[in-house]
Amino acid sequence: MVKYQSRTLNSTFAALADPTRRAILERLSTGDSSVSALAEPFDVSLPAISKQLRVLERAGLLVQEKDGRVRRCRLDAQPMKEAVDWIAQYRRFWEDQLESLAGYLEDLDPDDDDVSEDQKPVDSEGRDQ
Amino acid sequence: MVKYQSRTLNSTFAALADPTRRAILERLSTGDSSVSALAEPFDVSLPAISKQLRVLERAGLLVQEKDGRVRRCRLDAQPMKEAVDWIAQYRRFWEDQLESLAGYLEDLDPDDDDVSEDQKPVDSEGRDQ
DNA sequence: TTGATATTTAACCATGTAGTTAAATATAGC
DNA sequence: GCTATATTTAACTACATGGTTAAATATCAA
Repeated sequence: MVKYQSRTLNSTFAALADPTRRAILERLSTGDSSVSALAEPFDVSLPAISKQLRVLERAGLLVQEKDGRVRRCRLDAQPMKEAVDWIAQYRRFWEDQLESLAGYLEDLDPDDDDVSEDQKPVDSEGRDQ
Repeated sequence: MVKYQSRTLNSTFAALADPTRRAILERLSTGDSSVSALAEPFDVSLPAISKQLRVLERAGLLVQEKDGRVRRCRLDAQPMKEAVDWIAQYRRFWEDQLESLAGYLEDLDPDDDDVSEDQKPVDSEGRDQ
């Protein structure tokens, strides 16, 4: 019987699993924003966005500061660190796949692998919600 | 109206949001396994595990090969690459927090602080776990 | 005070998820 | 063919999620 770990990994990954929430985070990465400004690009009601923000807040990815009647939303990327660290333990597996391809092509020299694509940003893909 | 991106990010993050599924992946990182061997450490029924495996499979994180009546489960970490690359674009934000602490301690010079860390490769921590 | 603006809460609905037990399917081995 | 083993499918329950509209709350501004 396995005992479970991080509650924060659960909520972080769950928060990131929704494209609306990811878009909100991307928006916040360009600067703080009010709730209604955040909601504006989306074709859903304000309460729907309000709920999404609560999910992000519970995950610790978003902080709201009250400023008059406006709530200023700020990104907090800290929980992403734990998430990326968890995933990183699998890095060798996807790199191994590259290596086995590279190794096949260059007769398997395990020290000379090429990981340059790791710097390539990935978020340029298209739409298929 | 924002149009959404990667379906695979959705399913990858959703798959990783569950601790049972993360434990299954960790187990698979030590080697391939049958379904029943995967299920053994958990206090749930086999059909429950079967469903979790299907979620992992739909996310592309797991591949099943039929081998007689046994199904051999293998990790495929490839989708994690896209996930980690997505998160990595926020790396500077959690690093900035460390820096702002450092900056506070060294009298907060806003022009002289960061940039060098932006070149730091994303995969500096995981390499050879 | 009155009204407009920003945002949340409440009540509701549809769908998805995670579990259950029981039955079905496929295969191995006699 | 018969039986045990490995695994999935079916049918069901309970709860979470993401959306809606309508109403409530808080604050600004006249």
